[in-house]
Amino acid sequence: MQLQSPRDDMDAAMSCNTCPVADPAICAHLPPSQRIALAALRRTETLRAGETFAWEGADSVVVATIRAGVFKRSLMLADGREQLVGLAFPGDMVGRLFGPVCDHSLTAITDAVLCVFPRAAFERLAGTTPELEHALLVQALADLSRAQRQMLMLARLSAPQRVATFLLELAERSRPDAAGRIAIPLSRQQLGDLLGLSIETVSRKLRDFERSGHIALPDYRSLVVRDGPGLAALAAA
Amino acid sequence: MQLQSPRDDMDAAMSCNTCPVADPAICAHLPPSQRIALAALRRTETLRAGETFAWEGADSVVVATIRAGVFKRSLMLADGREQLVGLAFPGDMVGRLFGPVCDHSLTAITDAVLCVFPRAAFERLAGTTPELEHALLVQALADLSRAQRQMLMLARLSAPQRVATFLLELAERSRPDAAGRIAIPLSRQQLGDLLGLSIETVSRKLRDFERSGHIALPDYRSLVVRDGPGLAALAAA
DNA sequence: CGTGCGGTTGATCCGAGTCAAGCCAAGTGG
DNA sequence: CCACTTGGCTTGACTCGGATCAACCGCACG
Repeated sequence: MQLQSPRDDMDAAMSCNTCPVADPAICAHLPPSQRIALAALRRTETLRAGETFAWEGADSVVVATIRAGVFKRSLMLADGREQLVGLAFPGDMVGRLFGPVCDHSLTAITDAVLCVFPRAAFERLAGTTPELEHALLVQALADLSRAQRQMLMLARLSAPQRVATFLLELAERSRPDAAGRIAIPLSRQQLGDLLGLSIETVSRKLRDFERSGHIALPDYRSLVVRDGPGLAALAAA
Repeated sequence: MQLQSPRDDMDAAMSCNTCPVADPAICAHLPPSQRIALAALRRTETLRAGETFAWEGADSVVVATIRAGVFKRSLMLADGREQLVGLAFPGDMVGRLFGPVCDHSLTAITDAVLCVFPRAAFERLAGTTPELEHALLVQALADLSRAQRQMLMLARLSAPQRVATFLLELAERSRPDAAGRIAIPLSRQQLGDLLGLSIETVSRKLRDFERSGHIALPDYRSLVVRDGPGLAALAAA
């Protein structure tokens, strides 16, 4: 019921044998010979929600593309507080390329399936496959752009603005079900870590929006946007 | 006196005719034929401190490499508040590649010299020059990594921690002069915009560090680190 | 049944933003 | 040469948003 039925997604991903890397954006540009080369390198790995694929500061020995599931990219402070620096969805490339150490941790927040490649081998392949490197560059630039907007949000927006902004982005990216409900793929804690807020503040602001009629929260992992324009107004100022 | 004498830098950059793009990291990997192709595309442009090279939201028609000077990358809020999302130094590539609109503004904060290329032509060249695209990818990944640490800072660190972190990074990147002084390339306002703090808070925290003996501020554009380890302790917690 | 976990709610506190003066050095014009 | 302005910076007083601390709720699970 909650989320988009991860089991089905996982089965679909596992049974897909046509494309060696899950990302259509990458795969579409590969000549057949390179697809085969990629396929020969890969290893499929499944993770349960909560399991970590890579640790910040650890040696970067493998990279992967996501076939199914959602990952959080995070950094930790010495005192244990965590900050999410991004999310990764099916099709995204994860892991540190062209660098010896991982610059952030990667943790599955739903059950997930990955195509894992040894980093060195993948880098060699990229070096001889301009289409692949181009796709990686385009993705990195898009990530960079997103990271910059996130910086603006973290540095300048108030708590309600941050929550409203997140809800709007989520709504834009998700297809609502028949009842107009959207799955919230994060716990309150993760939401706080993403928005740079305490868990209590997240909870309160969601409640405020519900009381003011902008949204409904049928359960704490679901969302219905009742007044998009109103929410957008809150997000902007 | 303040900064590293931008005039000299500019003259040096202007008289450099051997390398079509200022970035050694890019240029070193280019075969001679491609260097010539790049050179044919380029146009040299000089900007005075405060002039803007690209506006957030504007069509992306040109890209450039920095030969001399420092640029700020910034985003603006509707209410006029600004957030710096990064700095760009000589050798860095600026401007939006592979996208129709600029995702942030670029403003010279010192006098500067650029090698400007039409975006479309540069992209075509990149498409046929794997070494160039590889260099761009490596740079984008490094930028991304830096952006992520910046996110952590903006979301989680206290004002004194942010200021201390910045001072340490600056000290690490700069060569002090004979008197141990380091040039601060930003105004208080820009410092605030970078660290997500008000100008008053920046001023106060710098003063606090001076009074506590961690640093000295001979003038408001110069810095002497008196107690690096102590400053590092403040930055961490 | 307890127990633990995720979430909510309330009370309190403090850090940093805001507002308002004031300082100082560099113009600028009479 | 001096009065006046201007812009970047500092300092102080006050305010308030969001963190923190602490209960408490409801549900799943052993």
